[in-house]
Amino acid sequence: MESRRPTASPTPSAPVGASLRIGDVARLVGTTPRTIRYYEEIGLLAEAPARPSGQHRIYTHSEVERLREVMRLRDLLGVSLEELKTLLAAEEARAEVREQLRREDVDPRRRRELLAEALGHVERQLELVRHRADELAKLEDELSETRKRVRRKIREADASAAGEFPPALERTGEPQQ
Amino acid sequence: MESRRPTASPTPSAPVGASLRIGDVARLVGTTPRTIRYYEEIGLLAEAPARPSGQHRIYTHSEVERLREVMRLRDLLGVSLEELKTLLAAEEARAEVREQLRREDVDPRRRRELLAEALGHVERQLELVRHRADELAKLEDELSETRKRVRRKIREADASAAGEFPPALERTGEPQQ
DNA sequence: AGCTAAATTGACGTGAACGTAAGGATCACA
DNA sequence: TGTGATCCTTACGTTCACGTCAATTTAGCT
Repeated sequence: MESRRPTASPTPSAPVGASLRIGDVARLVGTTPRTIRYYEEIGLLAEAPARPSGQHRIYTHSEVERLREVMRLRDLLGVSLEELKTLLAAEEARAEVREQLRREDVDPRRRRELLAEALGHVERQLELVRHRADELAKLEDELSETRKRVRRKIREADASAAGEFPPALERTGEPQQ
Repeated sequence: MESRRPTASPTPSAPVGASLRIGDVARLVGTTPRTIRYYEEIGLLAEAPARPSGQHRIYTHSEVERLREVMRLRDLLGVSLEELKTLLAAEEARAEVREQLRREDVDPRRRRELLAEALGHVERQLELVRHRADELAKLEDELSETRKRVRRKIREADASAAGEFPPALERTGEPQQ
């Protein structure tokens, strides 16, 4: 009914768990193949490397994670995909830095440059996130306040009602979790 | 250059500060007349009452506040204007409740109903806001962590550089705010 | 080799949230 | 009473972020 796939290990020597196709990835992260292709199209996701155009795209788990992060930021930051792309330059820079760190043969000045650049990106992103987080926190407080007031009024209404006639079917004093 | 408007008080008996036109409102809240008309069109904003269609829209400061709130929620909640409309039913309900409170001749059971309804709306909104606030807080923490790590690496890089040759033009130990 | 599910590119379609242009009416002031 | 700025409605245009359809190919099984 729904089989016919490299069930577990096609060749046990392959990098464990590789061989995800676009449909699998879409299901994993909760989106559609079209969206993934679109993100690749506009440069939000790197195109699968060394794929003889026309062949199926193959994804690794780290690419799935990247996509997850992209979607998370998309949902939380409320910026356009274009802005998001520039924001994500941070991650790319940091990835490059990590790359450079592994091979230790890098010019220290160049390395510092990369690090400083990465720091700038992270800070811009942080600023944006902080601002939104603050605003949301304010809103949350206001709503809590409102809720408190409404609840109090309900209690008052119930109390005065109980004074006029004894509590019948309407139970007084709700769950109060 | 930019005069020709009821500068301060057309008739000192009028409700203070009324007589805002759509362009004024737009400037005040930082949007365009088109957007305001659009919001009225889709029912996000009530249409100016008793306006002989074809006449200019007139706004009061409370309507400006309402618009501010709408835009704030639009920016913060990340929901469609349609969803936002239903969310704002809360405010309308609460407004109705306040209305009913002023005239005290309301059936207490009806009043309780209204209050309960308002509470429900506020709680749904609060839930939504809390969830987003939490997610954003997580993201903020992660970014702070990242920044810390990057900064440490920069310090390390600077230190090792200082060890190899004495600090020249590059100043060590940045502002550190 | 053959079958079928899923993938490929290309193109056009769509809903949301406005922008923009046209032609005319209104408003505050002189 | 005129005049220029602003506003009115109507309607078509636009951008973003995908959806959908079609005609082919590819991949995994048997």
